[in-house]
Formats: sequence, C-alpha cells, structure tokens
Amino acid sequence: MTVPYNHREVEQKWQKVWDDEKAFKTSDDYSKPKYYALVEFPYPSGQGLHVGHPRPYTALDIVARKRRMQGYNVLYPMGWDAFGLPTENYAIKNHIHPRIVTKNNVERFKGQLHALGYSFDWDREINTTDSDYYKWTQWIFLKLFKAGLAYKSEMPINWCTSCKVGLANEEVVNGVCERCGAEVVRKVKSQWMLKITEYADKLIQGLDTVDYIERVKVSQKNWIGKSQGAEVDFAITGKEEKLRIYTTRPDTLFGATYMVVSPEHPLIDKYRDEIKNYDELCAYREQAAKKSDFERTELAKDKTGVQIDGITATNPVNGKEIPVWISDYVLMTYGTGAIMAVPAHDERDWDFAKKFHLPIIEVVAGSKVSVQEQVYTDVATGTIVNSEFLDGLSVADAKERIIAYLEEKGIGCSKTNFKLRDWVFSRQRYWGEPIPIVECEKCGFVPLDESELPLELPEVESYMPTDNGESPLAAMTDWVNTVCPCCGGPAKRETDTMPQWAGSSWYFLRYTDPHNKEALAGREALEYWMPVDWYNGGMEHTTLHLLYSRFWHRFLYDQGQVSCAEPYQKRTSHGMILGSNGEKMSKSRGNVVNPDDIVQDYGADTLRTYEMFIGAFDLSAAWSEDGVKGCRRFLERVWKLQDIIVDGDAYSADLETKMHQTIKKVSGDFENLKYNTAIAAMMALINEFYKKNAVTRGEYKTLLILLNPVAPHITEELWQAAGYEGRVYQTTWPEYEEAKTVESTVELGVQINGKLRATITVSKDETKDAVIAMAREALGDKLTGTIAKEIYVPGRLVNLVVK
RNA sequence: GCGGAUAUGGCGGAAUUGGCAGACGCGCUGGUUUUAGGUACCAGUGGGCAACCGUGCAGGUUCGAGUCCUGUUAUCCGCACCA
Repeated sequence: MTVPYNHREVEQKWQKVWDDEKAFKTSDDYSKPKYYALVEFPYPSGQGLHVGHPRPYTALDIVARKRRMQGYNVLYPMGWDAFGLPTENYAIKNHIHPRIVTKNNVERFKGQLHALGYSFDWDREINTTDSDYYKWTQWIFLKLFKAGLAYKSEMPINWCTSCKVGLANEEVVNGVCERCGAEVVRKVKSQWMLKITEYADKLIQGLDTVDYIERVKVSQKNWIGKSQGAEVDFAITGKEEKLRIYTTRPDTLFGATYMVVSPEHPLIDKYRDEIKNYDELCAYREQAAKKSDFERTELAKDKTGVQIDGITATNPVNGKEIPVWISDYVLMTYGTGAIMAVPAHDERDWDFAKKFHLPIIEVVAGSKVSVQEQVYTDVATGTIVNSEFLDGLSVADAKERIIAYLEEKGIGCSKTNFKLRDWVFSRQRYWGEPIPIVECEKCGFVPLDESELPLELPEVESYMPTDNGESPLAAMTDWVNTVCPCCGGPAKRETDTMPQWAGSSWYFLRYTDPHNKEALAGREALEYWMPVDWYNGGMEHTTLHLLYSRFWHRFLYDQGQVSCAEPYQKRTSHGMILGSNGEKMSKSRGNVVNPDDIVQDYGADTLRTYEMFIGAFDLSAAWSEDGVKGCRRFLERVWKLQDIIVDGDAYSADLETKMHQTIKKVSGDFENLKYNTAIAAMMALINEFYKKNAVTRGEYKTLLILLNPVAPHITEELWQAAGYEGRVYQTTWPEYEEAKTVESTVELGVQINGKLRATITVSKDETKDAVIAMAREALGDKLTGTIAKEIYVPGRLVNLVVK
C-alpha cells in the first residue's frame, strides 16, 4: 500500500524543485520555434486573488506546458497592472503611500499565484508602476504627440459636488457619487486626447487578419461603428450660409420634411438676431445640458424639441422650404450635429413628427407608411417613390444615384462616419504615469526630451485631488515650475496623469525583453516573439483594453518600431465564475470563495482541475464545493493507480484503441478550449484501468503526461515515484496513431423509421448488405411491412424505412 | 430599443457538427468493508407499471433534428436617440 496523497507536501516540494531548476525559464535560443501565450495581467487589488483569476491562467498554463513538451520555446509571462484608483483610494484613506500598498498587494498576489504552480517565467515579471517600465509608456506617448495624435481639448469630466473631485466613470453610479451619494455634474476641463479615430479604419481592417472568437470581432466592429452615408448642404433661406447635415439614407432626401439641429449647434447663436424665440431656445438648451445620462435614457422615447422661429431651410433637391427645430435627440458629437428628418423612414424622426404634427412623406414604397401608419426603415426591399429622378430605383441604387447627383451639383458628398470617439487620456489623479509635457508661455505644449525620461512621479504630501479638480501634482509647485526644453523660459509641467489603460496598452511587448534599458524591447526579441500567439482575457476588455492596445501597436508598427501590424494572432475569452447561488461573487452577497482556502484544503492541483472541469470555458459557471470534492476524488484515484501498476512499456491489447483515442481527444481539446471534456476523457480512461484492476507502466506514463498540464504537482510526484526518467515537464508529449483510434468492431443502432429498435455489433469494414442482413435478423418480429429504403451509415447506425 | 449569448435529468454539463440524447462529474438509492461517522469499493439512477414519451414553446424540412429553417418565450451580458 502506498502512502496517502498529501497535497501540501507534494505541492511545496515540486514548486521548490521548479524554482531551483528554473524549469520554466524562457530560452533566448531564437532558433527554436516559439510560442507566446498571454493572459491579461491582473490589477493587484487589496482583496488578493479571486477564484476567477485561475480560470484563464490555468487554461493557458495548460497550453504553455503542452507546447514546451512539444518542443517549443514558450513565453508565458506574468506582471502587474498596478496603477489605478482603488490603490490610490486605499492610500488616501489609510495614509500609506500607494507604492507601499502596491508592493504589499503584489507580494500577496505573487505568493498566491506561486502556490497554484503556474509555469510563468518570473524572471520576466513586469510592473507598470516601475519607472523602468513607465519610462517607455511615456516614450510612446511622446511618439504619439510628435505624430500629432495627442492633443489637448475641452472635455467634460464627472464632478462630484460634495467631494469636489473629478470621478472616473466607474465611480459614478446612477448619476451619483459612489462614495458620498452626492449629485455628479459635468464640468468642462482641458484634457489630453489621443486620436484613435484616425485609426478606426485600420482597426476594422486588421480584424480580418486575426483569429479572434467571433463575438469579440463583432463587438469591436460595433464599437468602432463605421457607417457610410453622405453629407448634404441645405440652404438657410435668405442666407449665403449652408446648413450641413449627415445622413446614411441620402436616398430618402425627397422625404425630408423638416430639419433638426443639436441644442449646442453654433447656428443658434450666429443668427440670434433673426431668431424670434431665442430665449425659449436658450431655456431648452440649458435644460438639455442639465439632463444626466440617466435621465436621457429614461426619456429616450419621449421626444422633446423647440422649433426655431425665424429660420427655415430649403431642401436642395426639390427647393421646398422646411422648418428647423432643435432637439436633444441630435448629438453635437456625431456627424455634423444637424440632420434632415425623414419621418416616414426613420424611427426617431417618426416619433418626433408624430408628437409635433409635422408632415410625413413616403419615399420608399413598402405599403406600411400610408396603409398601416407605420414607419418603414427596411433598406433591403422597397422601391423609391415621390422622388422625381430616383423613382423606381431600389434603395441601394438610389443611394448611388443621389450621391453622384449631389457631387455633380456641388451640394453634397459621400461621407463615412464612426461612432468611435477620441480617447480621453488624462486623469486628475496621483497614481498614474506623469504626462511628459510642459506648457511654455511662448512655445505652447513642449514634449520633454527622451533623455529626461522617465519623468518620475514626485513624492507628495496628500494624494487627494484638489478642490478645483486638479491632480494632486498641481499642488507641488517646485515640481510644476520648470524650464521650457525649447526656449529655456519659465514653463509648467502637465499635472494630469495617464489612465490605467496606458500601461496595459503595450505590456506584451515588454515581456519579450523586459530588462532592456535602450528600447521598449530589442528588435530581435520583438521580431522573434511577436505577435502573441494566443491571448486570453475577459469579455469586459473587448472594447477598451483590446482596442486601445491594438491602436498603440498599430501606431508603433506605422512608426517602424514593431514588425507586425496586429499584436495578437488569436484571442479567446473565458466565462465568469459565479457564486454557488448562480450570482456574481461579491462581498455583499456573501458568496465569495477564497482560492487560498481551496489550495489549503484540497490542493492547487484540485483547484486547477476543478476550474477546468467546471464547464465550457467561454461560459459562466457556478461554483460548487461538491464539484471540487469530485475533482479531488479523481486525483486520489490517479494516486492510487500506483497500487495496480503492472509491467509492460506497451499499451495492453484491449486498451490500445482507448489509449490512442484519449491522446487524440486530450491533445485536441486542450487546443480548443474544451478542458472539461479533456478531463472527462482522462476520468473515463482511469475507470477502464480500475475495471481491469491493472495499468501497464506504458499506459500509466502516458496518463501522467496527459494530466500534467492540468495537475502538474501530483503528476511529477507520481512520475518520480514510478521511477521514470527525468521530469514530466522535460518529457515529450505523446503521439497517437489515427488508425489505432478506430475500434475494429462497432455497435450500431438499428432503427425502424428513425426509432431505435435494436443494436448489433459488426466489424468496422463489413459490407452494407451483410450489415442490413444482420439488422433484419436482430429486429426479428419487430420488422413488419415492406422495406422502402435501407440506410446504413458506417460506424453509426442502420435505419430501415418501412411502409 | 439595438447588438451578443444561453435554454438538455434532482444539479454542473456531454453529444464526433444531421446519425443509438444524457459522456464525465456531483447528488441520490441499495450493498460490502468499518465499533460508529467519514473514507474506500460494488451495483443502480431521465420520466412512465407498460406500450411509449422525452433537449424552453409552436410549426417546418428530412429516412433521421438537441443540432438546419420560420416564428415565439424567458434569462443573462454589453451599448444607449450615432441620423
């Protein structure tokens, strides 16, 4: 009888061995084939590791370990995305420097990850808050600035009226401050912006060249929101000036019965003398500005607006005079801030026209507008009517025709718009990368010289933002007042810092060469390692982090700094781990599971196995302590196979097919995010061993290798105990023979009219006639009437169609 | 409202992509070992006495549908009037 399975001893032992042997150190031998597996690096929060973290980490650890055994040079790194709000807030509250808070949290996280036995190369650990690291974040910012992609602009920020502090979006809950519950208003402040919009098209096109799960591609495309339409000039009656609008439906131009401009549109102030109800418009504008996003959502269906009295416009294609309204359903930030309204064929225009009794003209025949009193927005069917030279055309043809007409007459042009907005890049916070720009009275915004990087975060007395909304750095006059790098005159440093997204927008590059002092990473390292072969992360990062980092990478590519256009070859996403009640884990719900407890009580291998077995990797799954026990039981059963090992390096004859099938199944499933079925296959395999009460040394060896990526500690221990050579992590991944995965005899279902009536066992290469004959015999009396059709699907079933 | 997903035993979930639904695990029932509890092991476990019926619901295509098509309901996630 063998010793019992003591997970604590086994896991500590092997973690030490791996450390001592530098088992997972990435090699600098660039002649080997490479594999770069990446998981999103965590924010080291004060709560420590959550059971959600190990799910993706284990999944890619499995891939990384398997790839090493397949002979690849594997880069599987880990680091810390450590700038950010919670650390800063904790520092403010407890009067501890955020650097200390970060250091403590990182230590805790690292200890927890280490205890889970991940094969990260810790020599490549990075931390976004190290000045050696953020030096290069600042360096990239300077490149963006010099390329004209960083600029300052007035943007509204969330302002808590009670705390007198600018808030991040995530600190605003239902329109009030998360901390004090006071009202949050918009306050305009000059902020750094990055022109991600300039890369909108490249970011869409790049998606065609990469292997991302479909829903990630779809979300990115929707977020960028490309729409093709036209800009058209409407004449303002009696004026030289035109009112330019954007529309995706230029084909409905003849159906425009009024226009709407956004309340902030400059037209209103420009013609204030001619406008008879200017005061009324101003009142509406003020009301619209006060509406919070929350209220605007609530009121989405109920349209409001005021007609501009004194101004009308002329439809350029038919010369008709139409009224102009203002309404907050038109946004100043999209298109031109003005629209033509075609109520017959746009839902919002329809609602608005109905409310204010404006005329509705049908220009796409779909019978619904006039007959059923319904808006008709379908573009795939329908024929243009009431539109002179467009009559009879399809929507698509009419679009083409009208755009040609507009361009010929000089009253409009085709135009592409994006929903994507530029990236607001500054934060009025302490715990972020300082923006390496000074403002000189004479020279304006001047970038620091690269030699001055890193621009280190100075020590401050208080991390609290100031009451006027400036960053805490603004109070440090010694630091703020500096000289202009350009003219030597007096200048002030930028006191805002970068958002948390900055450090994570390029970290995958740093891992390739983390200690490089001369560059963000060496050229050779970048060329060898990039792109990331497989990147896994949460769906919540699809539109921000993933898009931002693709933007930075594409920019660096255009600058000749990196050698591939897209940073990630493959992107997958994991599902969330929910509490045992099926709800999201949270302290307030009291359903949080601490991974440390599971590691203590059941072991890291059990936790890893369970998290992989819990369900389909991309779907959310509820935690179950009983499920954990089941996985522990499985490992116990693997442990106890030691008692029934028999001699023989080969697979036994009766299990040969099963062995080859299992290798195939596990190898394939590990590549396709199907960890749950891979583990199920291994469970089924050991059930076979127990049925026979014997496992050959050859079978046992294969099992240990297959299971090793999932449960690395126990398999190393058993490997050593069985006296196999070296370590599992140094061995070679087993091969299977396709021919040997097929059983020589198969059981077939025999159906009558699609219903199962019997089963027969036949040899895999039996002829159809013979199989049918056997099927008829097996059915006996059950077969009545005449057979109209005989269907034989080899390896599957026989179906007899009877009349 | 728009976009994306999901729906299969008591529970978590499988199903070679149109071919024997319920793999694997949990739980449960009975048994063996044990002073007992737990552990471990063995047998059983979708429903129904049966014929049969069973993959959210209603239709359809097919020799054959969890899988394809049409419609519909519920739940979850993301977005918010983008002309």
